[in-house]
Amino acid sequence: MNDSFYLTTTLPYVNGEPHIGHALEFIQADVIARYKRNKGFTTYFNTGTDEHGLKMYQKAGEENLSPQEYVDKYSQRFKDFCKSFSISYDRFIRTTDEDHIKAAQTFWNKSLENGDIYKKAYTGLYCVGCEEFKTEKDLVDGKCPDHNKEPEEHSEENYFFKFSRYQEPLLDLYKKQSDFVKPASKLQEMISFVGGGLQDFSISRRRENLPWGISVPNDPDQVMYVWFDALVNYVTTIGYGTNEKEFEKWWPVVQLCGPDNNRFQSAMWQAMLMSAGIKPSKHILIHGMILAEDGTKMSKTIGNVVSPFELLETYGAEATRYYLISGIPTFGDSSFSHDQLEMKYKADLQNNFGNLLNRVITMINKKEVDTSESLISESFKSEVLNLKARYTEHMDSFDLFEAMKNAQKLGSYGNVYITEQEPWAKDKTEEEITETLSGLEYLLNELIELYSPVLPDACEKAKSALLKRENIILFPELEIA
RNA sequence: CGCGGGGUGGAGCAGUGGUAGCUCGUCAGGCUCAUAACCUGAAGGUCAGACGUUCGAAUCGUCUCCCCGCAACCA
Repeated sequence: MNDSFYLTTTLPYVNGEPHIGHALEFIQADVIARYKRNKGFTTYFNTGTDEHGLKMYQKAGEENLSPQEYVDKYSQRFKDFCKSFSISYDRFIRTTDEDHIKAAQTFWNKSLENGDIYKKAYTGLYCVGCEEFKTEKDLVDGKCPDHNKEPEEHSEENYFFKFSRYQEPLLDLYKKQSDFVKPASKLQEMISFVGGGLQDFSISRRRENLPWGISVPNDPDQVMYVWFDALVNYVTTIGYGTNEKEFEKWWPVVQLCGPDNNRFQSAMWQAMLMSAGIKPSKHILIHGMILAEDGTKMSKTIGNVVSPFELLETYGAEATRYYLISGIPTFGDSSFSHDQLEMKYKADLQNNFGNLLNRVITMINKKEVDTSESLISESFKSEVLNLKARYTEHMDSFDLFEAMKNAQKLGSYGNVYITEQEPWAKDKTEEEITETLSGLEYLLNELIELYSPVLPDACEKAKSALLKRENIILFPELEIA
């Protein structure tokens, strides 16, 4: 039996601060990782930062930093984020890491040996000011908008990847594994994209144009184009090229990514893997896009972006985690809403869960009962286990949003049960009260388990409070300025 | 006709052929163990509009209107 589980996020490009979209992806991944660990899987959870490329080089210049200093600075911001939000990664990989650079070159060579990398002259419109090729779409009135200059026709030799060769194998992969990409609509997108025909794409740049990148093996004038190197991190991190045994243990991977990254992860990367003789990924999970409160896209230009660090300050890590998992559909777009966040916190965490915990602990203490699992009625127990099973089913298919609904239902069931049983009523016998409270204690322990991937901190406190029978305000009133 | 997503009670969302459902809010009642919490019940929707297919449509088809994304920062 294979009890290992390997999960990764996409590596964000470190040309700015972490934003809410990164938060969503990292937290989703963390919840899955914690869930799998709880279930007994040996889990490897990878995340990190993508740090090469021209943009990085230019941005560093703008801030008067060397490229390395620049990426160090922003990579650290992502690490800070992970720490603040309890992201339990096993490795935080940086594409500037030594082992990654080696692995990217090994991967390149493998693909080259397989005949999928070739050199070709590329002719295009080149803006001298930007020192980069422009496409028609980049231009305004035929001119580069940044330099107000017409780009020149320019030709250079670059390496290309034979993407076109993988059309059939990719379609085959999509056909054979209908849940390869989730949700199904995103798989459909790939089927029509790949089915429409594939063009080979350029995977290197001349070093003089792109000084910040990984060298192409045996060609000092060329560096790898950023994302070719970036994608390889998913195999680097588990020992590709350095530790085959370790690699075999973990591969294939379950990957999370944003909707705009579908092509890279589900098509190009899969073709690259085939080229290097590696099995495809296990799943590509595509989360939704978080929109601004008014339903439009968040954008730095408009200035309506929500910062996870602000949410941390206002609501704390656990409430934010809970909202991102339980308040918005796992695979669908949805607007960010402060009201919704506060509502979920209050209704689900303070009232449904925290209050239930507290009232049960109080009553156990007051009645001085000795609870025991053997006293619980079968019908009660099976109802609890039934809700747990539905939770598990959704978690196993990575639908965190649907899974959490069943945790909420379990809490409600506890609240209904306690009202129906009235353990405080004077005509209740000691046996009856003991049975009721044993059941509730059992339910709470299960509930804590279901919530623990999302609320690791609160659940640990809850567990200990229940064990020691100490009253506790698990979710205090939010102090909102 | 560029492509795609969407328009469901006050708000946010489920629901892809067979009596319209969930959370919040509102109203009424109950309970008192608890973080003014918890439980029960009620009101509230011609499922954007029109036509069509069907014994039967929110769900399928055609057309119309409206919102959003696909170009930039970016998950």
